[in-house]
Amino acid sequence: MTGETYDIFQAIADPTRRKMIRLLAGQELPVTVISKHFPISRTAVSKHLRILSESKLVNVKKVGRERRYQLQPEALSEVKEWISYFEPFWDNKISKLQHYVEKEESSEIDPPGSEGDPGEEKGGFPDLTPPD
Amino acid sequence: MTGETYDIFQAIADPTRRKMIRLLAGQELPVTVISKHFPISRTAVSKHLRILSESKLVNVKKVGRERRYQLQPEALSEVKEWISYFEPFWDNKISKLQHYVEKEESSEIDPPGSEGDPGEEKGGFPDLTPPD
DNA sequence: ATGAAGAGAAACCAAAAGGTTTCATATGCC
DNA sequence: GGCATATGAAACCTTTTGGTTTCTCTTCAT
Repeated sequence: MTGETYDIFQAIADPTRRKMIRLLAGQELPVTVISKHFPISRTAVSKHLRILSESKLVNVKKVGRERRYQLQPEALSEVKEWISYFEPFWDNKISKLQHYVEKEESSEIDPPGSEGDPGEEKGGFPDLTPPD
Repeated sequence: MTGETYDIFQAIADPTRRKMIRLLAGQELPVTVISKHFPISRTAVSKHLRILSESKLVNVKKVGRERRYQLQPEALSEVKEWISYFEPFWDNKISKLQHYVEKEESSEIDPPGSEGDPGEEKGGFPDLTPPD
């Protein structure tokens, strides 16, 4: 009843689907029109759209006999958040700014500059068993 | 001579690789140790690491007979930037803040709120042919 | 009502992905 | 030298993925 789901990281892994997402930014389009932009069959496009739909990246709206696909970019926040976990570990100046602007909680992350010489960790590694 | 490359979106599509990335955040580890954290063979881990390496997400440092793998999270900026293209289209409050904080150029994007009734675009769609 | 247009479902296929086991090579240690 | 450790390469296998063609179902227009 809940409907299928599809991992969003996998959803955006395919270049064709990324192009579709771009195409749908700001405009909602029916399948036939979308497929005009790609060198593959309409059916193939339809399957990609189903995957995007199952990953909550797009929304379908029935209008007459057509189905208008609409981007739901909020679904990307999962990816964005996943990435933001690593921002404290990189040196891009922008990311440092964001670190202060956008983070409320700075817990659970080893901030860079606090590594206790990673040279000799042979015996006991922190078994992070990370959430993802 | 340039070495193989691997699409970073595909690199992070695999859950096992995402866990590896998490594991390598803040610490550099050799293959054998990394493989202790996964229910797959060391060789399989090695192949994942090669993919991460080819997508510039990790760096290898030879130390004696071991290869220490080190995270290079900057590679994620490509993904981050790709996502940021869509932030003007969603309503998350944080993203709006970022829109001002992080963008130098706000060109080439239809800001949300400027849609001219998407109901009747039947004839001429802007052929975006987007960069990705 | 009848035919054309829009779209998903089914069945099928080739290639890519993720794993495994086995083999080869380099380095460390006595 | 000779053996154990660390790791990648090769060959191989199975499942997933992206695509196709064909078929069916709706809905619009005449």
